[in-house]
Amino acid sequence: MKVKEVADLTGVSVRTLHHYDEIGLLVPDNVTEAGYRVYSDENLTTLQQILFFREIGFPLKKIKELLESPSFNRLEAFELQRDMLVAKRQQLGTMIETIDKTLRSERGEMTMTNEEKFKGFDFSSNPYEQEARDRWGDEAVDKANKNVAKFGKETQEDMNRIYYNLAELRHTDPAAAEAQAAIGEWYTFLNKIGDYSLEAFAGLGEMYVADERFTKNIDKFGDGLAVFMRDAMKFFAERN
Amino acid sequence: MKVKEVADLTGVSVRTLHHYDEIGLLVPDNVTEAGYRVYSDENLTTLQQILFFREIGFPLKKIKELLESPSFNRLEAFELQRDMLVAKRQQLGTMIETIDKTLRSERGEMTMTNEEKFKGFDFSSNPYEQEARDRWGDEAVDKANKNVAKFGKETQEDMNRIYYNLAELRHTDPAAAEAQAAIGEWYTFLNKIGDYSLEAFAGLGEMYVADERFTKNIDKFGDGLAVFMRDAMKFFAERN
DNA sequence: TATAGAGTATGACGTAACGTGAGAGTCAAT
DNA sequence: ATTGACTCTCACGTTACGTCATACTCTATA
Repeated sequence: MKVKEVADLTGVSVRTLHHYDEIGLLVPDNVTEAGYRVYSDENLTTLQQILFFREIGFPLKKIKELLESPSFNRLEAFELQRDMLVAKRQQLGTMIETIDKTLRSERGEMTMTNEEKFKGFDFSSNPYEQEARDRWGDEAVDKANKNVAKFGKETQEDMNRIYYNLAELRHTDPAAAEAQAAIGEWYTFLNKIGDYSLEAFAGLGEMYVADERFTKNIDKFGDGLAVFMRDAMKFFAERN
Repeated sequence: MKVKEVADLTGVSVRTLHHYDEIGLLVPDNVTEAGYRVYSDENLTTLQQILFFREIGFPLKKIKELLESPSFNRLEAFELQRDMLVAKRQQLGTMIETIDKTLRSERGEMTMTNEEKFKGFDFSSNPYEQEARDRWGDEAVDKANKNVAKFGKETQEDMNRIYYNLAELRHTDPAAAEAQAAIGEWYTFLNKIGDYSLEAFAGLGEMYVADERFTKNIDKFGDGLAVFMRDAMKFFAERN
């Protein structure tokens, strides 16, 4: 297929295809004598991958790295993409709810807090990108995040609930009974999918503070929550 | 609220807020003596609007025009945004299905056509943006598009079905019986929501060819479909 | 009350992902 | 042989911020 056919089929511009060729992201398998780009079916599948990742918000540079990475597995990638899309759809659902609330609010039927106004924008827009970065990028954070990525919608809600509970407790002593109970819940929860030893659990707590990507996300549930969790997790690990 | 609070609440960066101030998109209602930006609740609501439009893919320039437009109605805007989000969620659903198919295909359980590979990317990603542009921008195309925007998911499918049927007929004579029957369906369909007179209907047909945004989208269902439809619609209007 | 630490401000240059011509060659159909 | 639709390669323009650098402000604490 030549450029325009591909463009029409996929909805991207010809210029975009040129660009992808330039940066080596999608180099057509064949070129005619006249220098015309000719795309193979294989090229089209790659383009599909590229567009998926782009839709999620990946920079092209990262996409290129991904596709070139020897550990890149097409199937696995599709599965991850699926998870991401589901998550994004979930997020859109939240945004729609937010709008519905806004509409009722504008009609004077109710009032909204500022936090409510921004539900759906926040937080949820990027964790999966992070996840994938980690999965194929920084191997260090890989494992923990991989698990997080597997959360379904329901479990995600579980997680939020626990987070919120913890956020309420964040001013108490990490060693206090309620705090320890809550952290215990967290431990159980993570083990539903992650299978953490106590040391790994404590280590994860350390990471919450050491890695600002975690810190930032966690602290959105309440300032200082990451630190609080780390302490509580450490205490929990030592006592169990 | 000061910049960082807003940033933390909404998930945008401080720089972004600065930028929005610079270009006059979101100018904080108050400024302290020291020159610190202070955002009001009103500002936050505006920011919410901005982020919604941005999520849909509107350029900031257009967003600014929208917000400044005297005809801009907050409530109406939220309603449109809702429609767009629903559409986008729908689209994500399609993409997820596409992935599922791809996965089955990669496992060798089935094969996919190239068109199928790109379902969800194409076409559906932008018509609502167009719609909104038109709604507040080119008043000319306004009415027709507004109606299209109101299509729910089901009616959208109806529309596609009719389009496909028409696409199959596009080589026949526009005055042929089947063609006229199909166009009749189209007329009925549009009237379910749009209330078109015969002249308006014929005029709409003209627009399918005159306005390349329509032409392009329609012709995706089959080359020359727009022209065929225009002719058939004209014939239909004259005979009824 | 001095000082540190966190927050904020204004430039100003950098970057990503194309858009948008300009000028020229290519191809299929008439 | 010519026309019209495609294609190519520069090359500069644009959008929406990111990323320092440098300097001021504010608040909590020694």
